[in-house]
Amino acid sequence: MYIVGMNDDQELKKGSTPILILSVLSSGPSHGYAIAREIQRLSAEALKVGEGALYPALRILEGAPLVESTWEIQPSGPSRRIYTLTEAGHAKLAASRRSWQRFSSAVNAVLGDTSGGTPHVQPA
Amino acid sequence: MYIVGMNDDQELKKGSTPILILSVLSSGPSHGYAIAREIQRLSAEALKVGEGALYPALRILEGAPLVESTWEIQPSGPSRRIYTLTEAGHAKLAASRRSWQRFSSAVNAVLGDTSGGTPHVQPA
DNA sequence: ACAATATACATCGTAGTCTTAGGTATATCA
DNA sequence: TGATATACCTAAGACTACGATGTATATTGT
Repeated sequence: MYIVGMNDDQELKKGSTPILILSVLSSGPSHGYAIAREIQRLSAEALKVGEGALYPALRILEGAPLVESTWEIQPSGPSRRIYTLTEAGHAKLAASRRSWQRFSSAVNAVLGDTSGGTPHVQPA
Repeated sequence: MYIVGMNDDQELKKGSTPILILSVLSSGPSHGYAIAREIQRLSAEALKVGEGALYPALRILEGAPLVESTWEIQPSGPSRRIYTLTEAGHAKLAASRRSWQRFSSAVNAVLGDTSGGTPHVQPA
């Protein structure tokens, strides 16, 4: 029922999960639990992808197929499913970065911020 | 079912509707239809709030109550419901701007963009 | 030995949000 | 008369996230 009065950190993050996952994987293969921790770390704890969003998203990404996975038994500790970006995944990440820049610039424009999101050329 | 392969302009915009509406209304009272057009205009057609999202959002904002409305009969054309920001709406907008900056900076950080969202001081 | 914590996977129910499509009505223009 | 623009509103369906729960392994503390 919308809940405007809530902390909108949670509202705003909707739809960002796939691009965050793909971006972490662009640094190299990883597994679900580590991906979630890396997103938290890189964002200085500002973003947190819960497991109820993470694992479904990974399965959809694998069906796309933007990532591939292998099940790896560890010598110590629970087994892991290691995800690797496919070529399509790399392409999708590049496109999603552009979408994000367009989107954030557009929101900044409506909010009255003329600096325009992610500047590629620094003004004098 | 998630649909990662889709145009993610649509995925990313989720959750941003209330802040966009509040921001437009901070320039002065307006009505639903005009608010939607203004969001499109300010974003250079990058953002479009459909009526099926707009009117429910306005009703929730009014229930908060972050906006107030009056029904105004026009001398020509259909009547309009004019929305005005309340004091709570102004405060909420300020808080939402800060949330948006934190969120966009965090996403940029995960995406490997070190410029950090909305710079307030331009580098030399 | 037992409990607590951390790692690591996965699924379900619930709730919230958007899109698409439809409906009502007024006014202008061809 | 019909098309277009304005202006409101709602409903059905799809999508996404959150919180809780469950399984299992290994380490650490008491």
